[in-house]
Amino acid sequence: MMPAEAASSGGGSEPPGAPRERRRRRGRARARTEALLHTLKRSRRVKANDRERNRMHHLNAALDELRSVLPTFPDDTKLTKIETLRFAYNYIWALSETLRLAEQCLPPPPTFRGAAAPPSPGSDAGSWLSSASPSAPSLCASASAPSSPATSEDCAYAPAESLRAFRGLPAASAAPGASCR
DNA sequence: TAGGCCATCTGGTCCT
DNA sequence: AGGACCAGATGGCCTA
Repeated sequence: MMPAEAASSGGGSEPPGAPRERRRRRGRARARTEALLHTLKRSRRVKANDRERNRMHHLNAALDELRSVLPTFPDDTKLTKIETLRFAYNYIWALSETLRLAEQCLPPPPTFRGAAAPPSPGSDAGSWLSSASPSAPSLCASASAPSSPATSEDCAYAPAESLRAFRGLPAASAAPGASCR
């Protein structure tokens, strides 16, 4: 590559038109550096895009992992991202609530009859997921307090299929309003 | 066809 | 300086 100012050295007597030639060369050099800068920026952008794509793929993989540990629905139904997050939120809430109630109830008193009977299908276990019941949390998430995981406000997701997944939960958690005694 | 969901690109900001 | 993270824009695909 030729240095941009190579021809300008020497001073002395310049032939007529030399300044114009200098300007031309300087312009070409500038165009070259701009093109170089452009390709540099471009390649940085392409690399950044690549990293971003990768990042999102990892995020999606993590989301898939989360889906895989949630109670499954019919195989062909895939929770959307927002549904997965909301469901996970409520699932965790339900599990911790189950744990809490179980700890409350241990050891069971001799006359204990509380959580013995499983919820009748289609009634209790399903109904506590519905937002219609005031004391019943639903599968839809709320960003509010963890102690009240769901309200009807942002209840965007409470698929009927999900009810089945929760039917297996202990009656104590299936009916949050219920206590040990 | 409208609306929802998603992947990708992009520029800005923050962090190391 | 370069990478990670984020949010907005855009276009494609699918479904009611």
